[in-house]
Amino acid sequence: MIPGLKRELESAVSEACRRVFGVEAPRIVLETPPKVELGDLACPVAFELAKVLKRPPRKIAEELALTLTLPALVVKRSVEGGGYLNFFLDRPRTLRAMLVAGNAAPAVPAGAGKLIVEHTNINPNKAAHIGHLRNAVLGDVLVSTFKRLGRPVEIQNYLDDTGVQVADVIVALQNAADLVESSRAKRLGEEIREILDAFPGHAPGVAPRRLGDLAWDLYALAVRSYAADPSLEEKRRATLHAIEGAATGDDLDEEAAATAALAGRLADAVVRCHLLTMERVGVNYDLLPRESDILARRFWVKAFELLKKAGAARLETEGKNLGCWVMPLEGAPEFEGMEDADKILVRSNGTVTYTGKDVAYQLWKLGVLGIDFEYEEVPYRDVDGSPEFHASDGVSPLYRTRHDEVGADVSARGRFGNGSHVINVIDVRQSYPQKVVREAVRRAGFPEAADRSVHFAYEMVALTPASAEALGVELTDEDRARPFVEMSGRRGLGVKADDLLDRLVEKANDQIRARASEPPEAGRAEAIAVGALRVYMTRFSRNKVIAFDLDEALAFEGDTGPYLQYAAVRAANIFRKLEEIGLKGHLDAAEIDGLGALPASALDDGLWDVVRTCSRTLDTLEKVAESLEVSLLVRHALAVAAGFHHLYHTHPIAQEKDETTRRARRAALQVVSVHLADVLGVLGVPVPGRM
RNA sequence: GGGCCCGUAGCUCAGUUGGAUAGAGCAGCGGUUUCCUAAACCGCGUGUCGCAGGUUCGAUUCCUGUCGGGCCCA
Repeated sequence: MIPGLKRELESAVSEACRRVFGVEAPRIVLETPPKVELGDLACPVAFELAKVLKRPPRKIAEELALTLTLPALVVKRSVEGGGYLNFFLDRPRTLRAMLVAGNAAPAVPAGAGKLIVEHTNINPNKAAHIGHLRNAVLGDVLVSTFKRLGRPVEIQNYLDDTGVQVADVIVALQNAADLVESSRAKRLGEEIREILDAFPGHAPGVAPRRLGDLAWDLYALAVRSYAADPSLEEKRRATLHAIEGAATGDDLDEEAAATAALAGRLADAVVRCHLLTMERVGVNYDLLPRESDILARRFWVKAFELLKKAGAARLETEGKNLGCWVMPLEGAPEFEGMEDADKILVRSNGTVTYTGKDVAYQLWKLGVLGIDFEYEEVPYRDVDGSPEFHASDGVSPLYRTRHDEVGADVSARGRFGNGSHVINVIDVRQSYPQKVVREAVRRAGFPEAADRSVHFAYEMVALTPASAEALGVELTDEDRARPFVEMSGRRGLGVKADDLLDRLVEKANDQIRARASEPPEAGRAEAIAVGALRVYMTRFSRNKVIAFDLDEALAFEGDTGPYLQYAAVRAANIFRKLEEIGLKGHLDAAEIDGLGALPASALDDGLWDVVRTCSRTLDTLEKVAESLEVSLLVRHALAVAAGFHHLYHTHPIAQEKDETTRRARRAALQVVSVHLADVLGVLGVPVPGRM
């Protein structure tokens, strides 16, 4: 609503409560009535008061309505339903106020620190699938919501470049002959090596994403092979040892060093694939922190010191965890009911668990670890040598962490981390480890830091048994009876992000061809595809499992991205057409200023309904920031678009003869355009020039 | 065994934090284009809000239990 109006109304209502009934008003809620005819704002305060005053809510509302001192913008009050106190705004002046306000960011509370949002975090050993897309798009929309609200945000995409999954592909590359389907494994391996040999340049004639696809298949082969040949497990251990040793600067023999180098190149090259995929859908980052650098910079050593000093880590001298450093969790209420709540931080062989590294990283993000990374610009280059990726502002270089100052960009020191708040976008299956990390931060002596971090948990993207089988995966009868099956990189079971995007682009092109004679401008089909995808990924509540359905994902009608885009395109077309036929299009400042003089009758209910919907944009953004429920924004966008499409058919402008009516409609249209563009911008739904 | 999530129309989902006649999209049927692009619009809906209790003037919403499905920890 209009900035300030809400507060004015709230204080007017509570003042009346005190004056009329001598009671302190309960919290004043203002909602939007279900229909325009019922007004612009509704206050259910009388229902609350009915409890205290022991009188019928409707009577209370009527008394309040009579004596209320109203803000200037409110022209009428009424009592509706069982006791709603409703307010009607001065339409011309409200419209003017909304156009004057535009989409200015609200005032940010002074001293609001930097928010760090961590998302994407795909293991760099295979192509991204649609589950990763949900993570990235949710994270990205959260980021833009906060940015839209004026908060400084830093986006981090954490790379587990020293993990088991990378090691698995390396084992497969180096032992292709020992894998199941060894001839296929060899072919995959050879092609992967060719691509890696060209990296950090580009293998000529090879599509950039080819590596992700090959690694996807090889990884699945590797996983299957462990079961068939247990000796491979030993090779995996050796590989991991080599990778970690290289990161921590151990003396390695030639073979181990070569293995680690290969792993590094694989991870680097696959990360590039992921960045390209994410760039396709408009997702970007500011920093890529690497696990190898957490090891190299001895983050864990520091975190471990803090934990030991605070008495939060204990060396087990007996039992099954003999020789391990654990964090005992029995006492914590959150971990009640667990038989063995102790979390291993350091294994008896001296290696740090994933949790341990995560704790160190989390402490760093929260600014309490006490040491920092070095940084460098990400080295990925286009064929012409220009940087392939930028930071989220679109111009700054994208950075990644570095283990030492040799070759590091010293000007970047201290620029990253140290967030006043941290949001980790990780699916709900990681709730337990996330809880452990948070608890570790608390116990390391930083309870207030722990309170500044939240786990943004969302449900997974799964496949319907039918769609899994359509991908050629063999399912058990048990799987077939399930409502959905989990995607699994290990099983090679999943829909790759780029494949889905290709299908969307293909379909968009078909649709474009079906309705236009001239060939579309470059990027039009891609824009539509991205719009469809982003809306599909965000329109469900985050705690809902998405059972992926290809037809649903490919839908362009109804509650979809193209529906939103079409509204924006049509709105732009109207202004263009108006100017073409010599009429005024957009309102200039003077015309906006004069809107207050418009007769109220020019803004009928049909027209006003849409404006009323638009008035909730800022509230919705704030609600998204508070609840971290991104789908609220999508639904708001759909409501604005639906309102617009309705208006389109009922309130023509170019054909309208009366200038005043036209002006009223143009003004309403302009409000809708501004809000639609605003919301689509935050959602990352691009608007093509035409549809 | 413990914890978390889901259950609303044939299907996929909303439901403004306990209130107005429980709403959208899809699918189906019918209609709208000499008009700012029909990716749109208009019309057509009797749903045990999983089930049973409880709190309340009022419960899809809160509490307890229970059934079914999913995830995580052990």
